[in-house]
Formats: sequence, C-alpha cells, structure tokens
Amino acid sequence: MEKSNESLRFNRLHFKRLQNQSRAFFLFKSNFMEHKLRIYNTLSRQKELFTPINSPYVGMYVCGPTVYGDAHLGHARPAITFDTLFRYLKHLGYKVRYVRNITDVGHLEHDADDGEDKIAKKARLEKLEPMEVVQYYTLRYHKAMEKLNVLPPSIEPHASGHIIEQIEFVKKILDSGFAYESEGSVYFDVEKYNKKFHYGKLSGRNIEELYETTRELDGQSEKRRSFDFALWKKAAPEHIMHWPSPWSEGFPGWHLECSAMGTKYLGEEFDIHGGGMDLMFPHHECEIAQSTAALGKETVHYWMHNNMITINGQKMGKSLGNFITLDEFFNGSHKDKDGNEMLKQAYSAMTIRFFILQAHYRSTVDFSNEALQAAEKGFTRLMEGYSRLQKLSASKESSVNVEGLRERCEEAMLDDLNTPIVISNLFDACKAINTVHDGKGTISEADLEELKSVFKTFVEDILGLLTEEAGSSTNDAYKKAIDLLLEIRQEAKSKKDWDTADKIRKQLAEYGFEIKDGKNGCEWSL
RNA sequence: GGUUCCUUGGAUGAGUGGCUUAGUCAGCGGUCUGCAAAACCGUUUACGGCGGUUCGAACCCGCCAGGAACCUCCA
Repeated sequence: MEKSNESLRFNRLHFKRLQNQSRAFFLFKSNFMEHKLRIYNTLSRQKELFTPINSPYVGMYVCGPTVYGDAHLGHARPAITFDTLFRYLKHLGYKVRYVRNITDVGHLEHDADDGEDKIAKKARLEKLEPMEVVQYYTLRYHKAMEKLNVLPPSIEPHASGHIIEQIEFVKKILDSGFAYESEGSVYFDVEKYNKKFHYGKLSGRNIEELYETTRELDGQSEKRRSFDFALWKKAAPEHIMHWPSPWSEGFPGWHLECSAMGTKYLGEEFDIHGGGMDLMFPHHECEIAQSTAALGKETVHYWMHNNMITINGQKMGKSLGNFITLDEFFNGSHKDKDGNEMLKQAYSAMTIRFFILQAHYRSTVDFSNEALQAAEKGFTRLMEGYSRLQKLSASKESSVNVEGLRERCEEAMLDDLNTPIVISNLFDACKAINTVHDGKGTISEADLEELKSVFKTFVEDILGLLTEEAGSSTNDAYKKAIDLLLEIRQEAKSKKDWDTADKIRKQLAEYGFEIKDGKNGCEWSL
C-alpha cells in the first residue's frame, strides 16, 4: 500500500510538466472515453476491452533486445508491433509511458557448458570490455530502429544499471518465503509458489506434468526441483560480469530484470506487457511468479504477444543460424552459413515495416523474396497515392466516395490493431485518388481535406510509414534539375520532337529514374 | 510425450454463422497514350479431410491429417 501511494506520487511529479496538456486533454475526454479498444490478452486468450488502471495514463513494458549481436528481421516484429500500439494509444489520447529494456546481463548461453553469460563470452572472444560490446550493439540497434521509424520508448533502462533494484527484488521474494538460497545462488521455489498461486497460468502449463517428467533427471545439486529458476547466480571465477550481493559475487537471473525495471518505472500494477511469443514460457511465466511472490498481487493487466517471423516455415533465430540481419536487408547482401544468397535484392526499411504491418501481429509471417517484392510494390503504390493526393485540385462536387474511410480505419485499429484492414482501406482510397488524378473523377474541397487528414493520421502517425526520400532535404537541388530536364522534354514533345523527348527519358531511365507521362505533365521517381 | 496455436485462391494475407467477389502481388482482356510506363475498368482460381449442430458454416463442436512455437536437456 505504502509503495503504491509512493508510485502515484511519483507519477504525479513526473507528469507535472504535462499538466497543461492534460487539462486540454480532459476537454475532449468524453470523446476519448467512448472508444472501444479491444486487445487480445494472452492471459484470458480472448479480446478484452482495454481499460487502463489510471486513465488517461497508460504504462506499457516491452521486452527489448539482448545486445550481443546485430538485430535481425525477427527483432523488427515486436519493435514495430508495439511501436504501432504506442502510436495508436497516443492517438486515442492516452499519456503513455513506454518502457523497453536493453538486456546487457544475465542471459545464459544456450549451449555454453560453463554457464557463461552471452555478453561475457562474446567479449572474451573479441578481447573487448563487455560494456564496449553492449555500447556497440546498442547504437547499431538504435540506428536500425530509427530507419524503421520506430519511435524511441519513454524509458530504455539497462539491466546492468538496475542491479540494486534486482537485488532488492530478490530480497522481497526471500522475505515472502518463495525463494531459497543455495551455495551462493538464490532460486525461486516454484512448487511452494504453485501451492498458493498458479504457476503456468499464462502458458497453460501445469506443474504436475513438469514435475512428472523432470524428477527422474540426474542431480541438480543446488536446486530443490529441476524447474526452479535462478534469481541470483553465483559467478564462476572466469565470469567477467559480476556484482556483489548478500549471497555471493554474481549476477541476477535472466527473468528478474523485467520484473524489477517494469515495477520500478510503471508501478506495482501496470497496464500492458508485451513481447514475442517465444518469451511466453518460461520468461513471462517466471516474471508473473516473481512479481506475484514479491508483491502479493498481479502486476500486469494485459499480456500481449506478437507472433514469429518464419523463413521456410521455421522460426528465424540466432540459434538456428537462419536469420538475416536488418542491415543485410537494407544492403541486399547476405550469405547464410552455407554461403547461399537468400536475398535477391535490397529492401528498404519502409518496405520491411509495411511488410510486417500487412500481416496481423498475432499471425506468423513467412519471409520470402516474392512476398517482400510484392510488399515493395504495394508500398510504392500506397505512397504514390499519398503523394498524388497532395497535388489534387478540388472541384465543386465529389464523384468519388470517401465517406466512412476514417471510421473504417479507426474500427480496424480498435479491433486488436488490425493493421492489414487499415491498409486495405487506404488502398481503396488510393483508387479514388488515382481516379481523380487521371481526370476521370472529381473531389470536393471538404472531401480532399478529409482524405489528406486521414492519410496523415493513419499512414504517417499510426502506421509510421514514410516516403523513402522524406527527411533528406539535401536533394532539393537535384530534384529541381530533373524537373528542368523534364520541362525541356515537355517542350520537345509539344513540338513532336520525339527523338529529343525519348533521349531524355531513356538517359534518365539509365540513371535509375522512372518517368511516367500523365494527362497533366509527368511524374518521376528513382 | 506435454502446452499453446495454425491450415483460405498462382504468391501473400484479412475475415468468425447468412449480403466482405477483403486488400496487395502475379495472370488474362480492355481503356487511355506518339511510343513506353503508370493509372483506370473488367476478369479467372479458395476456404486441409471427414462427420455433427443449424433453416444456413471458411466461421461453432468433434475426430483425423499436416505444420509451427515453447517445454521435455543447464537458466
């Protein structure tokens, strides 16, 4: 009780500077309260009406990357999914605090026989300081996220910067009696916990079966049960990353950081916890157990999980050696472990974002060159429509119908973030735009403004899609040069000097420009 | 072996009881155009199998087949 009052006070202080905005916000609160955002809660396995604990504030925590290697396509999925959720919650009028951690300690290597930390291992191999590796890959991760137009979270805490909080968390669990110390390490007592609470409620596993199948395995001297998991691990002498604690010189267990940092920044109870489906068990299950054991209550109200990206029907992952890094996508160069090229071409960051948003976040998406090439063309079509929209001129009346577009897009988003439906609605609008652009239809001033506003809201603000060249103002000069060349070509055309006209188009095409003649002048693109 | 989920047309990928031919890409035919491209219009192929519930099922239930993730081996 004491604690939650404290965190409420903290919240108030933190948002003090937003006070004025908040006041303005409450003016249209009634409007915002009417929406019905439904999200799929893994806990109940159904869509639920989203009701924040402390509206209009929303707390959201998402498991971030382990920074011991470059981000691959699989990392892009949760980042983009929850970025879209972050954007949409803000669109609905919520004040969102979005926490996404950087894991830089505590994940043990799957195949390491000595229990060595992933980051420590890489550091030794490369003769670098662990934090040097962390810094290097964190920066590269940020760069990739920026290219994907993923907004930075409100807080991006490092696990290594929260060792004290994690130790405190272990103490709480020990105090409540759901953990035990053994030879300098501390383990979570799953069996004892399960007698009072329910271990497995998120993933549907039940402890009896885990117990049945694991008890005959050979001695795990330190642990009482095979399924007990570490809260604190004593470091072996050769282990580089370790910290002092009441139990030993060591490091925190790998589920602990999210519990400790999530509750530190969002309170003992908060709204949304997200991550990939592969983290559901054991990671998120253990998080629930830890927080419940330490605090005596459920911390997270809505658990959300994005599905995996597959390659040839298999999960794309480090351990399978079938992953393609984001940089490789951007460059188009890639060699798998057998030296085969898996990428037929480079794909832009926006193509990848579009590709991911074209599928619902709870479906798997299978990677293939064909699928990405199709996504690239579709994305170009959408963005061409958007840029044409800016150049349309209004008429007295509309022959095209744009009514209800905003509502349809909004409804799709409210229904568990159905981005594919939003996109299909935007394509419908593209048809209308092209019709007017071709001079085969008209649009009224009001409809035109509405259409522009809907595109701005959904394409840019919510889906986070940008035109490729957007942002690079450096090429203004050469754009004007191209326009000049095309002006000359237009003059040649009007004199029926096809040789000159074709020469300009042909040469520009060789440099990579595409020229499209329309009724009212022509368009070009790279 | 356990847990959770998936199976839609040439490719992708929405849709959960009747009237969405979703959308995108590819294909075919047409319109426009000096030519080309783009755009627009039209159009072909579908709900893994079997059974049940229902007036009616891609959608609900059961069984079967196939696939995936996680667990089953330290954390």
